[in-house]
Amino acid sequence: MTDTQDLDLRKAAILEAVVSEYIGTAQPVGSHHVARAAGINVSSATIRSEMVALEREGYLMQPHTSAGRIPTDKGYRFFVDQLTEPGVLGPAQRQKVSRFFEQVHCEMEEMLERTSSLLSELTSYASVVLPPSHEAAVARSVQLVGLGPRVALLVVVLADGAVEKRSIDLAEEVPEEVLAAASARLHAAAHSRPLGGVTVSAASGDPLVDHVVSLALSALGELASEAHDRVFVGGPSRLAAAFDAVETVSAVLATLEQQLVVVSLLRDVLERGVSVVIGAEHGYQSLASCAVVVAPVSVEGQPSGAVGILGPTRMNYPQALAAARVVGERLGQRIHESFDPAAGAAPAEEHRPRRRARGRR
Amino acid sequence: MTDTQDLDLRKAAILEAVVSEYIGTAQPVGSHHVARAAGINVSSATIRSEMVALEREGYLMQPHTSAGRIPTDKGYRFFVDQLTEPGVLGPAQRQKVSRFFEQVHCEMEEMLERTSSLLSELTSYASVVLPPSHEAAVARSVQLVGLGPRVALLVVVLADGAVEKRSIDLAEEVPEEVLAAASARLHAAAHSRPLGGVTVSAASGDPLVDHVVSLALSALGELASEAHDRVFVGGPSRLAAAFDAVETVSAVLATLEQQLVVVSLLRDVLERGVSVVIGAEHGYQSLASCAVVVAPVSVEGQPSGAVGILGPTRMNYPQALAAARVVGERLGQRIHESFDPAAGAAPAEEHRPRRRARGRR
DNA sequence: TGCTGGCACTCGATTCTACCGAGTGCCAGG
DNA sequence: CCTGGCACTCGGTAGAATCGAGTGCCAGCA
Repeated sequence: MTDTQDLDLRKAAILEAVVSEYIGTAQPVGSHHVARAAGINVSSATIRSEMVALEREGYLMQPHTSAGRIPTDKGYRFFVDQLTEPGVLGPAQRQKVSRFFEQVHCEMEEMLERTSSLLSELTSYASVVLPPSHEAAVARSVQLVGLGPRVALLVVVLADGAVEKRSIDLAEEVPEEVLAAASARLHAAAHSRPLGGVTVSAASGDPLVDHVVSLALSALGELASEAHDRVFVGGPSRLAAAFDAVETVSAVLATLEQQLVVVSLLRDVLERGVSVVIGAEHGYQSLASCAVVVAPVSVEGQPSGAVGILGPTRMNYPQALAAARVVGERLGQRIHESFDPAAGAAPAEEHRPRRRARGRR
Repeated sequence: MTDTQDLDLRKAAILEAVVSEYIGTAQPVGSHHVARAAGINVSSATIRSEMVALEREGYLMQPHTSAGRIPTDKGYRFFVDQLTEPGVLGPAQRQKVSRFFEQVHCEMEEMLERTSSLLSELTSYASVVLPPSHEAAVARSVQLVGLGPRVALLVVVLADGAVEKRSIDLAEEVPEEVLAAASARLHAAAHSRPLGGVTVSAASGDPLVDHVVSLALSALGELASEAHDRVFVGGPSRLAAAFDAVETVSAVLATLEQQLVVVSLLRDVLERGVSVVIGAEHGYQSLASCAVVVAPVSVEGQPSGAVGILGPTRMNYPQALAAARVVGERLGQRIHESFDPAAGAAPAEEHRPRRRARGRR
């Protein structure tokens, strides 16, 4: 198999021209257009023969004879990996991001929700935000609150500010004092422990308290094990604009509704250390006409969440990459700050592209 | 203005036929089709002349000369108000609803989220669920949890099981004990009070405690006043299927993204005691091609939230009305039960404390 | 050898025409 | 007052003609 790395300089230039033009116009690109593009000084005839080669090698394809070429997924892949730097945001967008992160002052959930809106505004594509996982997060507080005669709510505050809750059927009436006692025992046992590893050592005097505690403990266990598969989707309406086939829109939206799919896609991508997934590179049929650009959200160096941009395969990759990285980074900082406002005093250092997108299928 | 009430019996029958047919086929309906419809025993010529009248009176319109008629908003309105009963769900759907509400066992938010999915599955339209307002809800618990050196989280548990939170910048370092003291004072002051009316009477000995308390109180006030304008949208992908113009889809989705608009629309509709809004009857331009079917969610007789179905104006009103009502009612019951499981001793249902693991995937 | 201009050819898109048929409005007769 | 009949309208479809952007190939030139 011909290796991507060594395409002719000229072939690469031609491929780049085709991809750029196609991203802009969504029309198949002919040899004449390429010839006119900057940095290419050969005639259209030469370009045609090169294009034949590029097509043979799988970078381009023709919708039909006597039409121009459009990039294949492989073509986009080469473009992203070899031909393009992450790019920078325009000053207006950069300002928008800064303004956003200065102004935003709210709880995690809402912040993530609004971050996803920001991303989709910046890029005009749909966006997804994967919340920081609090797998390893320790509990700051555990509390039982009575809601009704036989119902209590277990409220857990984690160190990252997230609040998890779960209602518990008590099966019999439990007086306030018992609830309070159980709550105190739980809190003592769970404080500063990771959710999974909470045990309560000694039995108290009261068997009812013990019963409640054990109910709460199992609920706690469930909370810990349950992958918190929420994902925030921003700007789904942009999808309708990005695709023109209404059934494509429908299919993609339907996939987005299944949070699970999106979450595992993002996790997968992150794990492989990749930042762009194009077309069918992931296994999901329904997203075959999409590309996803992902950037990690790191809190104090620990990668813990992700932001992603979801658009058509002919999306503006440099811009999307830039937006995802900047927003991901700023979001990480912002989350960090929210525990220690002083940390936010340090000016955000200028972001420079450290690494090119890597990873192929 | 001709009053809606008194359309000819025959005119009404014709209108009904046109609306039904159009809802089914999305094609303009001609006089022949109407003549063939059940319950109409006049010739197409007669129907034509009646249709002319109906058109003059604003119930029907022609997309162009020599095409059939399609209903206007006014036509739909008459159909909904005079010609149709809410209808009943099919046995399969009814069972789906029952199964859902038996199985669902989770926190408010997730339940609402999943209810909206249920609704959109039942109807194949998009759905919205307006959470029960907890304007008047009293606090069951108020707590301050330290998150970082200068940051605390105010966690409020309301009587309806909702958990509200807000982080507080303390501006200086506050030791755990102070936080605990403040937390205790707040809890005592706020317990069983509506969020708005919390005051702390006497000053404690410690000025730092007082400071923290006052910070927390103002945060509490903000929480109370802030209209909690969240709305759960289900099945946006169904919209893409319901409309065929991609820009309509885009516009409607964009409107749905602005939670605010949807919330005030629903509130408005509820307030007017209406259950169906058709086309431009509400003021929102971007939803002019939609109809909304709304049903209240009452908890113990108190109307406190709403469910809605959002589809094209040519939606299946009887089915949508039935679905909205049933789901709204069951949701209200379910919410009520979640405070007092005994209340849910549904007829012919053995009640066992059941604890279903919500294992996903 | 490799690039170029030229040329014949392909084929989707556009335009034009004809035509079909569903649907209308109108009217005379039962 | 209803009905069948009739002339008319006009969107949608089908086929033919045309256009033009684009291709592959090739001979000739640096």
